[in-house]
Parts: sequence; structure tokens; C-alpha cells
Amino acid sequence: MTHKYKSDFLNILEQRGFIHQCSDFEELDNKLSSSKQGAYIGFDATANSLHVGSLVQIMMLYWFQQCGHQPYTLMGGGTTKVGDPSGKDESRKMLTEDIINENIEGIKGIIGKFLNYDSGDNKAIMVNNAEWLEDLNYIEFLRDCGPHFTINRMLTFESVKLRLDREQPLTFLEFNYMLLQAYDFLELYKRHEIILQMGGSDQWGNIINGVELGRRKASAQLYALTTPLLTTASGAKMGKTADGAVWLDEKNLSPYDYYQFWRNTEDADVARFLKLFTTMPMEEITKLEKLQGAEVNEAKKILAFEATKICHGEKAASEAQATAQTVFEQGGLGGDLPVIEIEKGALEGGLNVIDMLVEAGFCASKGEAKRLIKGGGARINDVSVGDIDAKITSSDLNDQDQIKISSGKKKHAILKA
RNA sequence: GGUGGGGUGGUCGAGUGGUUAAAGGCAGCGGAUUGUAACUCCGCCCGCGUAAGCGUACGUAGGUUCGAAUCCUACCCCCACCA
Repeated sequence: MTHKYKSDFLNILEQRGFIHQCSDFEELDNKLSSSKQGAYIGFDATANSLHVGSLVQIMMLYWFQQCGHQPYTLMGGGTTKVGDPSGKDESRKMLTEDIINENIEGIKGIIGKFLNYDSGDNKAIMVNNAEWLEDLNYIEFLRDCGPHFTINRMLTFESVKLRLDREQPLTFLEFNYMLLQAYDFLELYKRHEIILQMGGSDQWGNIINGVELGRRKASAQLYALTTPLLTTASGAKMGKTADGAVWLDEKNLSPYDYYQFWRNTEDADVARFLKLFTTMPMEEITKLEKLQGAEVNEAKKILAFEATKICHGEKAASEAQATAQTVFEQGGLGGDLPVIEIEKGALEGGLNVIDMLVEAGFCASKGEAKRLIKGGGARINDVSVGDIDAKITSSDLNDQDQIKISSGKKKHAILKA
């Protein structure tokens, strides 16, 4: 393995495919290799959870901490009230302070699974920009930061251009977002001597503004480092599935479903994802990368297991894997499948398959359930249901009083009497 | 404030009085193929109903008409130009 950089951190990121752009590789490398540094990533508080879209960034902070540096997570308690226009056609709905705070609590819990906030002299630290943005005095702020931003330049930023080009409104409120994010960087530098802001490639402009503000206001040398925008090999945005976002918390997405998300990675993405979303040594990944044809499934299992382990812990990952194996390789039932309790008595008269499909969450309406059956996609105990009037009876129970109900080949649930 | 343009199903986008539950694309779901992959092919894709059918739906509220997403009125919102 060749080492392009002096610092472990940049080498790891480089090897694992995290790097998209950096404002100054050489200088940053020097700083990172000479002493402990602080870096941060900002998180919007627009939802009470995070999904895999944020995972690359979190993993980057993970490595930062692993390399002995101090990671900071910035909660956008203040900036969320303004709303980042980056990559969006429309402005966000205004969120109330209560919701924002609730969201921050949720996000804290998730990041805590990836970073160590508890011990060590480089433990992760959480800050909230509401702390300094809330009490900002408008006139003071304008006089302080305003002169360093020209409208001419601001108009050239992607986030702004996108809106203007598409003739979508960009409010003055949102237009201010980039100033506030720049101000955050400056403030974090002053408070914690943080010299590096990381983020997705869509944040490049925002981060660079902070770098410049730091130089002008504090003569500070700050750095920007961004990750590439992640898409799947077939070009879709990462992290979207049928049922919506792939959340990182078990309340929104069970560890089993999380495991399955990774298990179903496209062939062409496996190696890339192993590097980004697991902490496996590069040598092992290189070996897995060589697998061909159906053998790729082995790599996918490892990817799914490792990724689930980091997020939900080893126990949950093992259980998810066991369930997946039983369900897909033996056609059985696994403990991690969703369970629907049913009355034994109800089976006497027979339960409508249609109702159970809706109950299991496979279909949003009875009509949809009927269509599923007509299309041959509904299965009871792995036998395709041919009749929309079909009923489930006690004769379908296995020796553990369970019935397997499936929609298609991948979605399964257990009816338990 | 004035003038002009526009608001259609998850999304993009046709549709300017009946044959429109609304073309087409995308997304999604299911089937075949397969390796729990990709590609390809096929079917489905507002709700209730086995079905005939009924109910809802084209910014909101009224109106004209046998009949309106389509015409009229008012209102709301967006865009452009002007002030």
C-alpha cells in the first residue's frame, strides 16, 4: 500500500474513497501529522434521525477519532431555523424550536453509536450553534461579517444558482444560511481551535466560505474536506428504498431491515461500500474485491454484517444475519422478522390473506393486496396465493404456531397464534 | 400596485367542455430470468367492491352547463416584467 500522505487520517480516507475535494491537502496533511487537531461536521436538525446519506460523513469523523484527533459534531440548532438551500428546489418548512430540539436529541443518540463521546483525551464533543447564533445581534453581525461577503460571489454558488436557474424562489432568509455556516466555522475555531470542516460535496461552497471568513477575521488557516456525492452504481441516490429512507436508528428501521439494505447492494458497489461503511482492514477488502459472479454474495454478507455491527452492535448484526440466512437460504423463519400476533380462535373461521397483507404492512390498501395476489406475489408459507378470497386457517400453522406470510421474495413476516 | 404566465396523481409532464381516474416518462410494486445482484422482458400502479359499480381527485370556494381538469367569478399561492 502506497502512502500518499504523512498523516494516517488522510491516507485512510484516500484509500477508502472518502475524498472528493480538499482546500489544501499538503498543509492539512502537515497539521494532521504533527499534532492532535479538531475537525467538525455539521448536522441539520430537520429530522429526528439520520439516514445512510449522512453515514459517509459520520464514518469520516470515526476515522478522524481513530487517528487520535478530536471530532466535533455540530448540531444545527440555530441554522436549522434558517434552512440550507443547498440542493433543494424549495425552501424548507419552518420548524419550531421544540421540534428542532427533539430532533437534536434523536441525532445525538445515533452518532453516539459511531463515535466515542465518553472517554479519552480525544473524545468526541457535541456543540450546538444555537449557543452563539441565537443571541447574535443583527447589526453587529452585519458589520462584522457582511463586508467579507460580496453578493457577486454569493450568486455564483451552486446552491444559489440552482434556484435562480430553475426560477425557484430563494428567500433572503435562506440566502443568509451560508453566512451563518461560515460564521460557525469561525466561531468553532475561536472556541475550540477547530481547523477543519468536513462534509458532503454539496457543502463545499458553504465550507469554503467559512475558510475564507476565518482567514479574514481571525487570520486563521482553516481547511475544507469533502466526500463525494454517493450514488449507487445504477445512478440512484444512496439510501432510498421502497419504504423510504434507510434510517440509522432501530425505531425507524429494524436492524434486520438495515442488514437487508446492505445485503442487497448492487455488485458494482460492494467494494466501494466495504471501504466506506465498514472498518475492515483494506487488505481484506482487497481480497473480497476479487470475488466473481455468485461469490460476490459472500462479500455482500460481510458488508451487511459489518455495517450493521457498527450501527446496531454485534449482537443485533448476528441476529439479523441468522434471520437472513434462515429465511433466504433455508426458506425458514427467523426471529428478526416482524411478528404479527393473531388470535388462535380467529383462525378457525379463517383470516383473509388480503387483510393480513395489509396488517403486515406489505400493502397500503386492500386493493393493493388484491393486485399483489393477482400478480402472484403473495405467499403463505412460501406457496403462492392464487385466489384473492383465500383464507388462512389453523392448518397453515407450523409446529410452533407460526405462519409465514410474504410479499414477493424479500418481504416476510410471521403470523403468530 | 399594474401587466402577462402558471398551480394536474409520489414526481416530472400532456391534456383546453363529454370517448378522462386523466397520455407519456421517472420512481415504486409484483412476475419471469438470476446469485436475496445488475441487465432484459411482462403485468400492476387513487379508495371501497369478486364484479357491475360507487366514492373521491386536476390550488381554494362558488357559478354556467344535461355534462367541467377544461368556461365564468372571487380568493390564495408561485413566476416574469413594470412601478
